[in-house]
Amino acid sequence: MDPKQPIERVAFITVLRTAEELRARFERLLKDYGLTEPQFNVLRIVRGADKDGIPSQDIGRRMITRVPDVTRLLERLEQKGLVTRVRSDIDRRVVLTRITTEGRKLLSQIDDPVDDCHRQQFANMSKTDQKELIRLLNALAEG
Amino acid sequence: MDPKQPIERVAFITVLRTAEELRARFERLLKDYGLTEPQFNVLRIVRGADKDGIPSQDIGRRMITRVPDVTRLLERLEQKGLVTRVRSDIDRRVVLTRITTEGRKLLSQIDDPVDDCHRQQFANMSKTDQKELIRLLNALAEG
DNA sequence: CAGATATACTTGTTTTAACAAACATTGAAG
DNA sequence: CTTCAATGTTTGTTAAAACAAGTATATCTG
Repeated sequence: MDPKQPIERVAFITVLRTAEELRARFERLLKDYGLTEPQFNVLRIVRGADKDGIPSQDIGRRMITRVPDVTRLLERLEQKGLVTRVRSDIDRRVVLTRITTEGRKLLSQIDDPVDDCHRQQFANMSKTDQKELIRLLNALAEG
Repeated sequence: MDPKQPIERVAFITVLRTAEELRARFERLLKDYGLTEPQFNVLRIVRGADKDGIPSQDIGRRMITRVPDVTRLLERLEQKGLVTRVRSDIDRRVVLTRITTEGRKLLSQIDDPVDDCHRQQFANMSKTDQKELIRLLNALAEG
């Protein structure tokens, strides 16, 4: 890394590059199961929601992805038979998304490989350092 | 953050989420100058290259972006008049990209705002912590 | 309860990314 | 010198992101 650059820029680039590496490897894993990273995240969010389902906006808030794109993302997951969408009776503007049995089955297959992947990615970093890393990054987000 | 998740997954998500936040803000800045983040990076790489120009592949290697996409990325920069491309006489497979005067001018306008942006992004993190963060992330990359 | 405003989602359009395959040129082997 | 593999770039195709605008329902105000 260029030593003449201001430390803030080095930090910036380092965070982005690291994230990209982590993501790339993770996506290679997910690809074997026919999912992209955003799709996987949404599917996990939907699984974690209660039985009535979860509004699209709540999904969007927990995601990096923007709301207008959540619609089509869910559309694709629905086409794959991993989720179902129904319009809420209480508030007809809201669309509630639920995970299907097939969706659950797929996720349960992926859960372990995903954990393995992350363990491997952080294998040469102690738990203490991991906590420190998380602390630093969270502090950054609040600025 | 869900406390039941393994720490590796929390760390993973935190890195990705932070990177996304940093990138989003950065891209908003670049947008005022009509550039995307990858375009800006390529332009800086090209500026840093020697006068003969730099092969597309070398650019691809320094980027996150894959090589097949570098072609079209350079195409767009060329259309904007920020770079020129010529096929090398020494090895006619190679295309050498050079920055134009206009490209230099644009970059010189952006340099300061970019530094300001990064300084602001890391304003509430001490230099020590920034170094610590970089250290941790670099250690991670080597695993 | 009529009209304005806000909310939740959808649609349309334009870029850009991802992946596979093709093309052209070079260098090496026989 | 001819064939073959390797290298560097391009092209084609499909999927996904970005942004703006639109539709439907709810809520609030007078």
